[in-house]
Amino acid sequence: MDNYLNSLNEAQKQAVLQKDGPMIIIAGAGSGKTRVLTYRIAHLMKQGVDSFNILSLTFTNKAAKEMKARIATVVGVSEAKNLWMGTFHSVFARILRSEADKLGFPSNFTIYDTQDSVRLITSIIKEMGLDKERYKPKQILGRISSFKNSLITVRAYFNNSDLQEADMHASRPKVGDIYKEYVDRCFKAGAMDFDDLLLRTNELLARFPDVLAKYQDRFRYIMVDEYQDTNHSQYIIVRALADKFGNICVVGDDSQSIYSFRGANIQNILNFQKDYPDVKTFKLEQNYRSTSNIVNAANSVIAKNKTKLDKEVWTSNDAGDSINVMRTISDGEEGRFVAQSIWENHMNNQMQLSDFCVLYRTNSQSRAIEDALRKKNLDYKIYGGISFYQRKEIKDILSYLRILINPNDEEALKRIINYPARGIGATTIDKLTIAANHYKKSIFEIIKYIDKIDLKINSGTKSKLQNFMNMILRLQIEAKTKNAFEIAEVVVKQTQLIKDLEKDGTPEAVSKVENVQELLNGIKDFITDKIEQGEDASLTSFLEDVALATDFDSDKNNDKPSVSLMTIHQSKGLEYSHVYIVGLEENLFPSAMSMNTRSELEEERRLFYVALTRAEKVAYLTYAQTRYRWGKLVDSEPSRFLEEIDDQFLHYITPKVPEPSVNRFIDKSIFEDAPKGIRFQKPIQRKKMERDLAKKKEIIIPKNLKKVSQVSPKMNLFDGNITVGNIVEHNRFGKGKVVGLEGKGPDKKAEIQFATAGKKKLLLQFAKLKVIG
DNA sequence: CGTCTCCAAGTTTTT
DNA sequence: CTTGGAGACG
Repeated sequence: MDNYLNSLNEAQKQAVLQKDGPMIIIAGAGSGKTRVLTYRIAHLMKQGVDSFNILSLTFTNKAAKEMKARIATVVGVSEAKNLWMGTFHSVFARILRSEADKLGFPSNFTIYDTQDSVRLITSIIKEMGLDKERYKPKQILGRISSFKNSLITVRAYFNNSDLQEADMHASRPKVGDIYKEYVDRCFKAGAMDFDDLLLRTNELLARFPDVLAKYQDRFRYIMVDEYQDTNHSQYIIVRALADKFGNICVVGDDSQSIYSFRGANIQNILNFQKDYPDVKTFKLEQNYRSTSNIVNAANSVIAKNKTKLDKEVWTSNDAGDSINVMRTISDGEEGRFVAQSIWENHMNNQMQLSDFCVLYRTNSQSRAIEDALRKKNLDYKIYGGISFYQRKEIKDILSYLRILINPNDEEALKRIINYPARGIGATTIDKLTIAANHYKKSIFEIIKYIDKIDLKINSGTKSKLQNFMNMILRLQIEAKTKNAFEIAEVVVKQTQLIKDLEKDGTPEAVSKVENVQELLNGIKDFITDKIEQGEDASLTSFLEDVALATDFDSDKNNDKPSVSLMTIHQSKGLEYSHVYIVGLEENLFPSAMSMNTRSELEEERRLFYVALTRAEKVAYLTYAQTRYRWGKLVDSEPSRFLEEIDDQFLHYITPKVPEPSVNRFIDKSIFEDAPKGIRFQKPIQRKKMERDLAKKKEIIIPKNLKKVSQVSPKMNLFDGNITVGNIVEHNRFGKGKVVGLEGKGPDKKAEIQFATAGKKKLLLQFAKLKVIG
């Protein structure tokens, strides 16, 4: 019965046996953290703690699912059932649904994904008449997101002169106004974005003591995995919930904190011991996963970081192979090397394809690897990137489903109100939006009352709007009696979305139709699954699943063994026998965006640490000397992280020092004491018109010339040599005769009678006219 | 209002 | 190289 304890080392066992009070488990990479968490929960239950009273927060839903399954093998399936396990977002979304009315939200509120949020902010910026170059929607969203993650509400923002000053200083004085409007619009739409799921939970717990008391009483034992990657908002939730019983167990590794860009605060784990003075600390330092070469190499790199907790990861495993370092000429060759190496290891060493993983810093790097693997006929599975549910055809259908659940969902409505085209254009939508803002109603509500308010919409369009509304209302009624799969099927049929695509016949359209089919199958699977588990199989539940799904969650285990490709961020918590870390180049890894401050660079280093410690037996580090970026070939320098690994652990497949680079004459160090804040100047951009002209006419404009001083007469630039009576040829309109000229210089126009296209006035500077007679 | 074409911008990382 | 947005045209 207690035999699971025997499989643990002393430190692990102590952590499992510690039942009450605050505790922190500092778990080095590969130290059996999941196993400790699993057994600790199982052990709590064995000691009589009701599974109903345990809350366990994990980093991905997949981790939760797996852990639950493992616990079930110890305590039994029915016992494990009541455990609350999941990501912060999914657990608190569930709680918010049952308490939503207190916050003025419908219980079936929509969860906006990033795309929805960006679109909403874009339209707000447009409506406010702001310049979208100055107010870049993505950046504004990022700023709002960081406010929310720090629990800075709109009101708090306007009470905080420092924040407002910072935005003034950045020449974006309207950030607060956008923030306010964004929050209002989400509220009106009955929608929460990802950050709201945490922020609103905090609001709920802060404003309603009885609710707080209820959940405090329920969650008597709380566990938080990957604690190093929690943000302030999450931190406060956990503190509040654990305040009554104080049975809080956090697990993490400060060396693996890699999510600061989304608000993760490494101080949460560094300060835990201060937050709870009577904390018990457990350190899991023995690594069971990797060879000692890998462990020691990783240690030698992470040692360069200053901010960290005191711990020492070690292993009793064999030294194993050295870490291989490979330099290639190009990213294409890098891909081919990886594919070749995987193929050889697969054939010669009897390795399964699932033993291999390729890790990269950015999603875009996957392409070169994919191409190479495909050529070698090696099966691979790529995680992340643009997820299935983000594809246009899928999102459109999901938008219909979202509208059925919550007709106020503004972003979903805007996507589908005119898709497929039903004659409701941008002008109409603008009018509706203005009215909706004015009356503080949703667009759907406005359509309901379209006859009662004068919006200067003509009667034809009005009836189109009403037809649309009636279709939605009919579908809503159907949705009451049908399950999620059936209603999705009806939606697909009624809207004729597939028909349009099928008619199209292009390969893209065919694949879209397949995707829609796959979506339907997915819904079916979801329902069957949920019903089997006796869980919520509603459409709301499905949509929530989709919104909060990570790529791993949808992972189907019936796939054949294949090589895994993913970003390093996604590899957290995973392990593979053979790991290839590619693109070890300056400005790529570490990323060019993350080299400005020491803390950013330390995070990149932790990222590298995470990558390397995924490997059990063999690791390859590769870098290319040139790489395609935005379709352009760029030179690269090897990453500093290669330098930082102690040489004794490395094996250079290619010689360490490459051929001298083009920059060998420049001593880089002379720039190193340049004062901070001074950036190297960007190349001066020519004025847009000049560039366009240059492109069109294929003229190379010397950089130091502001204006075109000389123009070849053949080019017909500006006035060229066109006179009335000339026969000219236009790219699109064909041949014609010049019947008149007007204006001067760049404004000079020619009136031309075309043979087929009729009479036109064209600006000579833009019309590509060829004089042919 | 819909469609087509051309252009600009973007790639860190994700719930 | 890819994607979304803007603008021209019908």
